[in-house]
Amino acid sequence: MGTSKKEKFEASQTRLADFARALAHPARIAIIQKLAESKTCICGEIVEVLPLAQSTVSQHLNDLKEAGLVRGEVDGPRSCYCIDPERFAEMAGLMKEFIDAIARAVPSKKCC
Amino acid sequence: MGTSKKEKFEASQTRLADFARALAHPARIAIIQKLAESKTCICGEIVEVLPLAQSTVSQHLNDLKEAGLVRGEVDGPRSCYCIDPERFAEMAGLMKEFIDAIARAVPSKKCC
DNA sequence: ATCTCTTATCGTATATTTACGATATACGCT
DNA sequence: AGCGTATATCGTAAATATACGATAAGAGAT
Repeated sequence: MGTSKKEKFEASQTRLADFARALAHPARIAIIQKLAESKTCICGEIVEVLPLAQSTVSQHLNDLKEAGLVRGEVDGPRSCYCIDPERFAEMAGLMKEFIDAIARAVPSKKCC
Repeated sequence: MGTSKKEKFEASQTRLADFARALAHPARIAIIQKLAESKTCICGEIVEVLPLAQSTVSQHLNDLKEAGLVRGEVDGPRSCYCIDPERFAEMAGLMKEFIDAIARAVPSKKCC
């Protein structure tokens, strides 16, 4: 049916998957990097550095906002986006926890 | 349109995004965890622990295989899947590098 | 050779994602 | 008030993802 059955999984799995989903496009990776690297809170320069139309970038920004990784103050002619430190830290924690747990378990067994 | 313009981005961004894509579904998270936790190389038990049809699980396994995170030896009646340690380590490295770089840059500025 | 069990693949339906152009909105300036 | 600039939203098109049932394929057992 194509209807994602995310409800049927553990909350932590769904949460991590949602964060991973937010990172699952190079444009969104690039946006986060750009937001982090710029000393001042960035506004409209994101569109210029990406090979995408303005409306598409706006959509990616919205995806990141919905995932919680980015906050945006729409302030008339110049919006102000920045990374949400708490949410990003939450994502980072979940991701590292997941990665480390797998890495800890895996090397013991070389099967195939 | 709708054609993803991934070619226009930096290779490292695309690579990380592709790995993130592989983790962007709770079923695939669950599969990786199950593969790591099982002492012996797992075969058909994955389908049983997931709330999905067998064909759907097979598809998710294939997604993970295409991302490189999982290797599979199809061995007649009982296939054998396991995590590819090198590729997983590569993913882990890229992801942590990305996360740490952002985390290092962000806390200095509280804007919005 | 046939049967059984496991897994892959095919066909299909629906939802979501990605992308763009066009338009709307909202504020700052003159 | 009207203009210009920046951003969001709408409408739309095409590609991809998600999911299932049905069927095929492959190896071991009888």
